[in-house]
Amino acid sequence: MRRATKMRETSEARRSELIVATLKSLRKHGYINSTINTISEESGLSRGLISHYFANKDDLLIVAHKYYLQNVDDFFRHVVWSTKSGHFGKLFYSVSVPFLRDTGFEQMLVHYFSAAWMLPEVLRMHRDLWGRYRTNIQHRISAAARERGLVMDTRLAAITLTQLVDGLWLGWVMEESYTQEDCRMILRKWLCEQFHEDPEMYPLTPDIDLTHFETAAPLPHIDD
Amino acid sequence: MRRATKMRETSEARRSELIVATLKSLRKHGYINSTINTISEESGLSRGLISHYFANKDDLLIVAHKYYLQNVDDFFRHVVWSTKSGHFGKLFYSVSVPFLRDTGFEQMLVHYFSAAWMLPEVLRMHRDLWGRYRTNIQHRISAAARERGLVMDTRLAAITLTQLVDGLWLGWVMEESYTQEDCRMILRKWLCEQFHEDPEMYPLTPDIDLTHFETAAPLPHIDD
Amino acid sequence: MRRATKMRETSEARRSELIVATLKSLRKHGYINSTINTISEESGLSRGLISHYFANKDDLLIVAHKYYLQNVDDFFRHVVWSTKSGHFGKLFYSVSVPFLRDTGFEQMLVHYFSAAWMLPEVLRMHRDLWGRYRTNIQHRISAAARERGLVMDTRLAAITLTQLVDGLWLGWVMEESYTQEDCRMILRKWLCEQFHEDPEMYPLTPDIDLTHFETAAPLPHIDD
Amino acid sequence: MRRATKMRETSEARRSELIVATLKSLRKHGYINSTINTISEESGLSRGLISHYFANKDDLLIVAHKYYLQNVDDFFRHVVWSTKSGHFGKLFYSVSVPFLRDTGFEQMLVHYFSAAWMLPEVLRMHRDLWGRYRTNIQHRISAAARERGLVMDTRLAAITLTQLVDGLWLGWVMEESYTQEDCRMILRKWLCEQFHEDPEMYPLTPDIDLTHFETAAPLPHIDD
DNA sequence: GATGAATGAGGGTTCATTCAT
DNA sequence: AATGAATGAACCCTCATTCAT
Repeated sequence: MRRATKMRETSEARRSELIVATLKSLRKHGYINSTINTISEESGLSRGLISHYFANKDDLLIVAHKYYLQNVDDFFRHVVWSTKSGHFGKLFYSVSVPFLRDTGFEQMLVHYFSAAWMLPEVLRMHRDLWGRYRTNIQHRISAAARERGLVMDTRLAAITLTQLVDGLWLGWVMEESYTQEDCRMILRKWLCEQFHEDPEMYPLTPDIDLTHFETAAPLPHIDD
Repeated sequence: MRRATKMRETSEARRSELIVATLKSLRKHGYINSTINTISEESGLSRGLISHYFANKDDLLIVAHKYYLQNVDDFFRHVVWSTKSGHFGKLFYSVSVPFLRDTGFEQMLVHYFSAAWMLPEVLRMHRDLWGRYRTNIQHRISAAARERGLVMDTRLAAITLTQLVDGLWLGWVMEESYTQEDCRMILRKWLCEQFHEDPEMYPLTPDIDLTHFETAAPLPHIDD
Repeated sequence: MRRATKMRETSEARRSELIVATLKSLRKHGYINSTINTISEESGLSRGLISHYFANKDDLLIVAHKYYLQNVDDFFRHVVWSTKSGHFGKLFYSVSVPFLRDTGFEQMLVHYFSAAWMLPEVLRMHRDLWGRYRTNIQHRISAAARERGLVMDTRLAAITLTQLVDGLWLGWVMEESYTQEDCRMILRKWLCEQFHEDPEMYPLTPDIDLTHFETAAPLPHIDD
Repeated sequence: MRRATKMRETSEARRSELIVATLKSLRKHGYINSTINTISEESGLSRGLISHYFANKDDLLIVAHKYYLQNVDDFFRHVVWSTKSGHFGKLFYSVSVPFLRDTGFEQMLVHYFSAAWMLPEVLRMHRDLWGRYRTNIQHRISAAARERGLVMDTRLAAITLTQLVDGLWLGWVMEESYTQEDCRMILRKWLCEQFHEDPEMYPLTPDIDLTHFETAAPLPHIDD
């Protein structure tokens, strides 16, 4: 039994190694240029092993995407939970999440947007996560509005906010013509206008540890 | 000479056919699954002919993207020029452009966002056009603000507006959980808030012909 | 009738242009890299025209080879006929022929040696011309030997001489490590040894015009 | 380790199979008509495997040529080392080498002469080996001349001898109008004349085993 | 007679996948 | 569990040839 457990751990470790290698390869070579070869080279494991752990390449890509989204989600939770502030502050920091770190894997998401139309599972995952995020944001908007006795179309407000985040993120990745700080400033401005808050009260960077957080899907450190 | 002219016209027609077929193929099969085969099938022409008109597949993809962006740009000009209204109205309708028609090719752009990282020319074109758009929008924002004696950070405002557009567009394409009208309403709301205008004064749909406009890059009608 | 004649001349001129362009292309791009395209570019005529004058590419290559061999043969005759000397002198200069000019097309022959095994007609032509040369040389050897009252195996002598020529030519083309003058010196030495002649009596270069001679297959001047 | 060694041996065996199949294909179809298809058919292995063992087709062709030249070189060494005779005898048999066996691959060399102008590495190998051969021959000529107190231009003599060999070989391959024995007789005659030796003293065929010799590059037996 | 648009077979190469070891 | 040799389909591209103009 000890051995079986050990084996399972090893197996899981192997799976993770392959998943992380996949993300690295996607990041380095792009989507179409990521092959079984580049992935196995990145992992230091053999090509054949991939078939051992994953049904096929698509499966691996899907699982890798799930892994990446898991990390994003865990970071989101971490930021929201760690932040000591009221509804409004939590709302602000929760939408700032994409602009509070630079993992080096941001660009990769664009490839998955494209791949989503070839891999239905990826599209499903995307819509699921994005939908949950928007619902979550909409609830926070409702709470902050109720707190202030404000009336607003929370559905449209949530769409506005989440898509402003998405648009800022997309432009930041694609154009590299403005900074993450610009993004946070823009988001704070919009939120403060909506909720009649004073921007000065909310520092652009939350006072929490942004580098360490609990996640079952750690991303490798990239230094190039 | 008549003949030469005729021949050249024919040639141009063939080029266009191949370009449009490429866009159709990209739309239907996505980037990675669009091959010389799918394109030639879509066009009804032979595989070899593609090499006759384009240096290689990448060249064709780049030219096709240029063609598509040309159409988008021409539609943008059409909307802005046709609209009879002041600075503010023109600003509103110019950012509403992506939500004033549904060509069926919107999803294709996502594939090009991904392809941009493999084809530097595509990235260059993207950044060039997006940059020019944002500059254009920033000028309009300045003009509208000046008109009203308002002071604002036009750079951040332009980023906010263009990226709100991009984000709304991205979510609309990827999630299909809200409408183009939602998008226009959101944009109108943000603009009216910034410029203290009354939304009721600006109908969501401009009173112009949205289906016919001059362009050297017409898109085919899609019905599936 | 005048017109018909004119037309025919024009046709023949076109054929020649294409043939010469073929030789130029073979020289410049080598055998495998010479395509209908490179040939038509070299000739300044259209691709389609080649099919008008030649059955197919192989036909053109064969005719071009015939053309080249014709030129070589005509130069051979020119040298032999122009030289004012006895049997021995004529023999010497006739075998020196390959080393009395540098047309720039020598290397091309190597490609035809290879092509001969794919194009039976080329092999036939090669064997025919080489056979006639050797017979011719053998006759001259016989005559020179008879003149001097020498007895020798003229068959083996002819093989020796013609193949020494071929070998010198091949090495000169392939290795570029010795000169045409070396070749003529070697041939003179061998001949003088066989016929007890004094090399000093026979200058390495015959006193004739080596650049102008009658031929139906003129080669273009190469200057690169 | 046993397995690794076994695997490596297997790999090397596959490489050799592909190389030999390449030589066979070149022999049968010539240079231009030898394709990945003909080679894989000749080997009985799949097309894809070639890319597994060789960088590309050119690489395979170059390696195959190297292999063939290795065999030729090893046979040369074998003949020279096995022959029990003085400087002169060794010289005679060393130049007779091309006419002491018929592997069935002679014609193939003509294709490589042509290919050399497309594949610089092949030209380099050719010039290297031919250069070394001539130097070797020149040394033997010097030694034999010194032995007899003869004075001669050893450079020209070496060129004469090696190119007589090449020319005889070329004519033998291309024309098939004389025999290998003719060639050996011609070479013996020339050598004996130069060194005042009696041909009768040197049998045309050396008294050694011509079919078995050590080589890392064995050629297959051809029977068609 | 002359053109070059159009074809499609076949070229080399890549790559996900299988499978014997 | 792990390897990498082996496969073959599909990729992009080249090219000789055909044919409408």
